[in-house]
Amino acid sequence: MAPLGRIPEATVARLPLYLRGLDAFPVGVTATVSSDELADLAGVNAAKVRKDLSHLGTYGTRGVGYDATFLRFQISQALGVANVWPVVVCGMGNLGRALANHTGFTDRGFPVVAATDSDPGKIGTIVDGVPVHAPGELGDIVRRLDVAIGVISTPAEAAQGTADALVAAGVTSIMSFTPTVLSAPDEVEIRSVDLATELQILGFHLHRDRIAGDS
Amino acid sequence: MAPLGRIPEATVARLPLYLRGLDAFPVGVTATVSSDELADLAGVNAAKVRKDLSHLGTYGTRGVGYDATFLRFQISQALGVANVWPVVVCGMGNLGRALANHTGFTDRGFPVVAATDSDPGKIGTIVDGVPVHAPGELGDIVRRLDVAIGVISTPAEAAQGTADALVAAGVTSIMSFTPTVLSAPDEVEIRSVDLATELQILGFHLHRDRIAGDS
DNA sequence: CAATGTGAACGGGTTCACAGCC
DNA sequence: GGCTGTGAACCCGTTCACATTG
Repeated sequence: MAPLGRIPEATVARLPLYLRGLDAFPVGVTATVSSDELADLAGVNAAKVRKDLSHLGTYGTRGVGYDATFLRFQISQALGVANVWPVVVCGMGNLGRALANHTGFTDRGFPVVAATDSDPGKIGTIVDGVPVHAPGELGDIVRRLDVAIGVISTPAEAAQGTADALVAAGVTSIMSFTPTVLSAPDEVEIRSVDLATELQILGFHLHRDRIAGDS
Repeated sequence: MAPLGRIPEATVARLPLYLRGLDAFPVGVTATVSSDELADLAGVNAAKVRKDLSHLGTYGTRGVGYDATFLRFQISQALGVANVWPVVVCGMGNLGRALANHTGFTDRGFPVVAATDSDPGKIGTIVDGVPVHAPGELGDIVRRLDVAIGVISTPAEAAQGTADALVAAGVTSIMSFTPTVLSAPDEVEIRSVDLATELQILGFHLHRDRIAGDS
């Protein structure tokens, strides 16, 4: 009944989890998944699974469940998994190198096609199959290789400049690992992952528990 | 008026950002920050800043703002930043090594005191100052070094087993980078960062825009 | 006056619970 | 009987707007 309305953000963020969960079902074999099973597989609850899937369309069968293969197809479709989005990694320090090398990226349609670094010793080399260029070439690289996503793993000081260069080159999707606030036009989507902040949140709960434990 | 009630999760997640923003103010110098300024510095809006800070207490002065130094102290206090929580990194592949080496961790009170890896060639070595042990020694390490947080950067297949070992050793805070659902007792807090999922969310929006652009 | 602190309105997302359908 | 699909209730977080206070 609702083939494609607007899909809520919270749902979008979970669709990849469902897709991952469906990997438990071999391709080519007809199998049925219930919202309960899929919930376990994805680490959420069944009500959420049903609500989320209802935003894509009515693909289940009452009293039975969902056809695993068909469901995988529909979710892939909604997410646009068939597309390939080339990625450039900016900043080839420890983290950048790990990211450039991350098999999970290429496997899922996000090939790392180039990298940049300001270290003259790295420029011109090929690290794990990824050519490293000077930061100044970013614009060129983006246009030439049709880069869709920029990953920022530079030192904090260089982050905003890198973001500016990416935006100037036409990149509208950025994933940042620096502990800084990046400013960019509204049409640019920025996802920020700050590892130290994540640890601090864990630390807060440890702190709380320690205090609470003193009773 | 509200010295310490329960601090909402959403607020806790932003406190580290405020702390980061306050770094713009030199220590030892008396300065005033308004909710507006702090909002810019942290990348949120002013209303949120005021609501959030009101959960810690009434530390501002109407018509003036907040004393930067005092505010920093209070937020640090609430987050328990003074504590040091030793970290063990499980899985010293590319990502693990980058994490073990991440200066942002030690700097903020999360020293990486040990690592584990199943590769016999790595066991017994010291990588960037971090001693690498066999996975079987996890329990020992945790007890001996008083580890509070476990980081899981193993291959996906080993993730659940590693989580089990951490839990068995008494670790109650886990940060995982594997694309898997980890099960653990309720009292264990797990924060999961799946890089490929993050990219897929960016990919969804690119996909959407591409379709929308066809008008 | 300027900027905080906070009730009240608002909105998105989650959960409930059950009607509908196989 | 079993499981989906979904309105309604609920909860949490965000935003608004203004009374309050140095």
